[in-house]
Amino acid sequence: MMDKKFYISTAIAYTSAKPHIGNTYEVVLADAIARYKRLQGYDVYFQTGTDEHGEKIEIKAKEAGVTPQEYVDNIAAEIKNIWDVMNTSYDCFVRTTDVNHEKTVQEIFKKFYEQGDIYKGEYSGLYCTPCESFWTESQLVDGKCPDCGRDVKEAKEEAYFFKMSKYSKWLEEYIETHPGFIEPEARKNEIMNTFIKPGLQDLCVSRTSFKWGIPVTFDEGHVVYVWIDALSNYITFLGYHPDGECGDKFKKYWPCDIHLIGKDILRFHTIYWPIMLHALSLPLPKRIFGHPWLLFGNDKMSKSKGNIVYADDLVEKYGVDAVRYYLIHEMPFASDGTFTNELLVESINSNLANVLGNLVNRTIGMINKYFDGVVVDKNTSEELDLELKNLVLSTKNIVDSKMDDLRIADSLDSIFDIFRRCNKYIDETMPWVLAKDESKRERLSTVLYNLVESIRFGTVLLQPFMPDTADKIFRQLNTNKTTYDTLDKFGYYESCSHVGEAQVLFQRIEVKK
RNA sequence: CGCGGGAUGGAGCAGUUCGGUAGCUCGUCGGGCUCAUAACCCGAAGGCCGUUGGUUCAAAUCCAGCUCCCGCAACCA
Repeated sequence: MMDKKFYISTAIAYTSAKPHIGNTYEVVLADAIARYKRLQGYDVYFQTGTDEHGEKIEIKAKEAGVTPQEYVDNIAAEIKNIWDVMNTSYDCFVRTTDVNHEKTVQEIFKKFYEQGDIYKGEYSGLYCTPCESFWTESQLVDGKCPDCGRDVKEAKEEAYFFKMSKYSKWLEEYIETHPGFIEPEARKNEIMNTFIKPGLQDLCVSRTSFKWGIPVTFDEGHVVYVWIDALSNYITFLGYHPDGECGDKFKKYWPCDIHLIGKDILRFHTIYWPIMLHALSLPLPKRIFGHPWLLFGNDKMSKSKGNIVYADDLVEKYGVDAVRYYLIHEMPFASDGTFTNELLVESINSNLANVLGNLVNRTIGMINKYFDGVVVDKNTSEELDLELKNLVLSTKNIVDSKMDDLRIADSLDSIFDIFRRCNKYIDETMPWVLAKDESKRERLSTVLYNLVESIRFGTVLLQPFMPDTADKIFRQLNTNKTTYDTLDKFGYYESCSHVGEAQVLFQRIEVKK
């Protein structure tokens, strides 16, 4: 058990605005993975948090008439609240304005400088004076500033640069010799062909045009520019120090097992981050998974389109597990997922209310009706039962393997196959017919036992995805056999248990057309 | 010729690596059942798998061209 550690991280959310449902997807996905690993017995460390520096925040704070610190305190609290509303089980919620983080980033920056990875140069770009912002060619709208629409001009600014070019070859070779390091594979190809193979440009790592950042210790006026600050969170909060003793968490959990990030920032995590780690002589994370996006219909969610959906609003309306289920289930492995209210309602009604909720309800109902709530396995096994049991018993391995491949949506589907199979089993065995024949009492009892035990199997596996629902089901079944190691054979559910009252797990939502 | 991804019955997707009866969830229609949240179970209709051409006994799957959609294009989180 000692070496079964598992470190998973999400990207840290930028504290410029409240995150929408698409941003929230990431932490829910990470949570499902983290909980699943815990279920399997891993010593899991799950880190998430907020990225709180930068010019954008400085501006937003000014607009709001508060200090940058007040501004990020506010948004960070809001983000943390949403993560909590989503019932995510992170072990550490980090904030880049944390003093220890800032101090370590300064140490790292200095080390890079001292060993010659960072040099002083000039950053030149297209600058909009009224907006005080640099833009790239591709960001411009009709050659003008995308924010205010005015002309931009060439401008220069003193800045420090990281010699990415120096490590270009090394990185290319590393990625090529480590299949699975970047996933999905299509993304890896994109990164390789677009950025690495043509040769890396040096990265601008400091700025003087704004103040809201971690100061560079040896050059007043410079603040550390985004990536060295933000990416370092994965190690600074574990107690890493470039010189001197590292904390226990670092020794135990690094390297990270999975960095879960949005596909949009894959570039930074698969190029700059590995190079930074390499320059620090640290081992690289094992996997970097760039997950797809959740689109609203066919559109990217954005403020300008006015189609932003927030997770906490949905939770209030439909309940946390319904939203968790939807986020996890509707998102394919590599291509973007779709969010619409219609699909959400359909998913709740069909999978949650009909398949799962109703199954638990009718099973508990029959046990109460026919046996006053007491379930007993009479071992009157029939050919028919085998198919059910085989499916139930094989599901753990299927889900394990899908989870390893990060096919999270498919994992959920496999679990629901159990519940679907149970519904079919009820029709096959027709308990209500057995109930009318006194000589079939034992058979009826066995059938109901098989159902309860099958539901228990499915529910054990369901815990990482829908923890509250799983608890509710366990309570109704009245069992404490909820661990992973109770899935190795059929029959852990205690005979003679007394089930609770049948309760509705998910209310159907009536659609008005 | 910048790079990459996608185009599969009404909807959302899988299948394409290693060619060989086109599958899943939902919806529609018909039937069954009644323990249950008008839920559950069975069956049916519905697709020339974007388009053109090629390879092959055989292509959604391999090759080439074309059309449309999307992402990325370097310091923007």
